[in-house]
Amino acid sequence: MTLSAQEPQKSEDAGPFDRFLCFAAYSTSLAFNRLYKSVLDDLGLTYPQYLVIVALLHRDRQAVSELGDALFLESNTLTPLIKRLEAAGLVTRQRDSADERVVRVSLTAQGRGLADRIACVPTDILKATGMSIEELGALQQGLMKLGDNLRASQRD
Amino acid sequence: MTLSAQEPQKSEDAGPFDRFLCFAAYSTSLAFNRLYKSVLDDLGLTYPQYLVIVALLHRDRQAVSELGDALFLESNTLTPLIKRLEAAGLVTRQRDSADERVVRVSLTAQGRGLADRIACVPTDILKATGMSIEELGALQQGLMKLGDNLRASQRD
DNA sequence: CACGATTAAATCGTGTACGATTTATCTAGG
DNA sequence: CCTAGATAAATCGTACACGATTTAATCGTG
Repeated sequence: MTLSAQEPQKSEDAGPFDRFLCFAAYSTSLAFNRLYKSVLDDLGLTYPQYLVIVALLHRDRQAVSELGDALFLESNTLTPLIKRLEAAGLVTRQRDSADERVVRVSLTAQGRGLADRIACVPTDILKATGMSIEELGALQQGLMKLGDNLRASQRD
Repeated sequence: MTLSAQEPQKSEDAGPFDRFLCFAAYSTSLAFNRLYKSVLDDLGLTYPQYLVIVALLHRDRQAVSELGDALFLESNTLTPLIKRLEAAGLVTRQRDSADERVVRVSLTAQGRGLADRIACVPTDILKATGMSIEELGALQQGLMKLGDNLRASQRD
């Protein structure tokens, strides 16, 4: 490997990780995260916070565990994240009266107001990928299948 | 979407994120991370620490910035990570005498001793993917290209 | 030689992630 | 009805990840 500190590497010279799909997933996820950060900064959201808002726009009053199933996260990550959304005035949290163990998360008017500004986010990201819809679709299919398999193998 | 809290969702019913490649990358990266955690726990390494060790096994005495180019990370992330590796006795850090700004990271004998145990890690992971080499290769190609594009769009 | 600009690490603050544990609530079997 | 187990959130400690800043060393140009 002949990495130069000045010129960031390209795939053609990707160092000792060429063989590792895992590294590809890892570094692409980092790149997405950084890109989202620049797009979402205007909204004052992080990427996981954005995902929670999108989930609630799709269906409101979800339990923490339901959000966790959708995002593949658990309460140890979600609870503080949701509390920050609450502090920002975007959601409210309240115990379910039918089952006091459950905390349901609802969008405030202000939170629902993000819908329009959120709508254009995927388009912005799409441009940055520089790839065709077909390529992206194939990648997504493969990744979802891979993710499912990894999570399944984790469980046993 | 009809998510049940009891049964984790599959791709066929992936909630409101079906359309989002970014979410696929994000959640697959999380799944990889969790899987690696269970494999690497025996070695006492995290996944990013493992990547640093692999990079140093490939070429020793790399500068922090060179490791950063290989891993797409910067000193704010790498410095504390490398200090933890140093505290674990796996690497040493020393200023480059030719350029005192540069810190070079070297494997200790103990660090190099991980090579054998690290060698079998990719095989373990491969099994968990449940996918063919061809599929994985295609995914990796696509992801590296995507990652390159995202990083390029980030720079301007 | 000087000195402003650049570069390499380090530092700091915030926000995920996650294993492990804790607390509160609910449910079933006796 | 009452308690053992299960379940949902929350809490705690550790480790990334990153924007912004700081410190120290080097370089470039006059």
